[in-house]
Amino acid sequence: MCAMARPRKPLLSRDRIVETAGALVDAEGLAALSTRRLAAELGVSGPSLYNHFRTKDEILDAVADAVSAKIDLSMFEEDDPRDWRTALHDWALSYRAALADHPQIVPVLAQGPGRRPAGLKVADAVFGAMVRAGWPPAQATHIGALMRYFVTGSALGSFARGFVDDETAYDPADYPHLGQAHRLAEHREKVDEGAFATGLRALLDGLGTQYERHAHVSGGAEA
Amino acid sequence: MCAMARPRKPLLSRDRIVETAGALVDAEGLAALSTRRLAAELGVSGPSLYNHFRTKDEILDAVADAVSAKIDLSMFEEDDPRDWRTALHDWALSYRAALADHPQIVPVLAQGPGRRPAGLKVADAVFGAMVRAGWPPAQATHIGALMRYFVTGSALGSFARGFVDDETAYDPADYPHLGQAHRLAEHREKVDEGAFATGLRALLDGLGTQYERHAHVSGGAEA
DNA sequence: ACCTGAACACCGTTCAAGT
DNA sequence: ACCTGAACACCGTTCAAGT
Repeated sequence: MCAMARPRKPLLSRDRIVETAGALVDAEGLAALSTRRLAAELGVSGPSLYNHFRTKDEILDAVADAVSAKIDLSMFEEDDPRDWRTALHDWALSYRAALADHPQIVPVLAQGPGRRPAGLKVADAVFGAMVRAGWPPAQATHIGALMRYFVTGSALGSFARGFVDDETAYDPADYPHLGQAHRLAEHREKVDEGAFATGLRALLDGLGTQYERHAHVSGGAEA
Repeated sequence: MCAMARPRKPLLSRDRIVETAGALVDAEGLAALSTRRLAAELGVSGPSLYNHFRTKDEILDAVADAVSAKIDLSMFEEDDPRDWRTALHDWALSYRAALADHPQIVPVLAQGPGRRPAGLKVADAVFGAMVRAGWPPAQATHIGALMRYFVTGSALGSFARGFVDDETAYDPADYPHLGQAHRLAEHREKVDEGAFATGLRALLDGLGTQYERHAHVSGGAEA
């Protein structure tokens, strides 16, 4: 009696799957996420997942999108007092922080927004705010994309890689200049932070220069 | 008779494995590269590969490094006449072109140079040239890293994703501003190119501003 | 509608065995 | 040294069957 098949209340939901999958990826990495392992974690059998997602990749996309959803976008709201430069700056920091909280999913997230709703919502918010600030639409699109390139590239190229700390594997003689610079590899985190800060500042300064040149000619309404 | 076991000449070599693996990834994508499939392509059995590489990941690293090796570094040579700004610009284009030629391996390459020799050689060349141009060593390190962030992030976020061209899957009503911008998704390639060009220019302009401020105070010898 | 076990066609890697 | 087949412990996904 009491055969287990379909309970009155569903055991699974998309939200519960995404949450558990995210926790598993955070704790043990992308490679640890198999449909069977995830199902076990959820107390069901492997194929059950396919009642809620069509493929494992869709689950991963949903996990990535949940991270995107945590990015602060308040600086792009119409009544926010921050100017476009400050908005981009603050957004970049929040963006990076969201990725830093979930470094293992970054490779999925960095593949572009694709059809992920939260990813698209981010792009939409940046675009709207830049157009309002006086940027031509084409440039506004570019700005959203290039900022994403930099932030995700930085995340992927630094804290998202596995911890390979026995970096002594290479012979310093092969890299004449790097000896000095890469002793800093001990403080790799500092290098990452510094490169990010320098790059972000350069990007914003450079965009500022471009803006002075021809963006404000259309005289967009600003706060 | 004629039992097949060990021929007088090895059937495999690291180079042949990397070459075949690269061709397979280029043609069918990362997911198509299994040790068994690769071995079949090479006319050997799966486990044979383990005589030449310790893991499948090491093979992928080698494939990625072969792409890094194609990046032009001539602009960073001591006797090259290009100034640091032009050098960075030309390098970024060559870097991006190398990735565009092998978009499928970009996710591996974007995880940072790790212990890949060609990747480290690139970092070394940039660092050396920037220091010679008058940048303080810490800043020179940052520049190499941040340029890599941007170029790999751009590659990964645009042409490296699978071709998902039925992007009509989302409802434009959910993204108030994006409707206009994303009709350009038909010309996605144009957006990618534009975002890259705008970002690269902003980066170089911004670094120029920083350079004027305090880099040249040390009065480095320039061509 | 939602879950099950069984099954299919795969994986990466190890290892004793061969030459 | 370099390759083999067999084996281990897995995969993602499909599907008929159960309620």
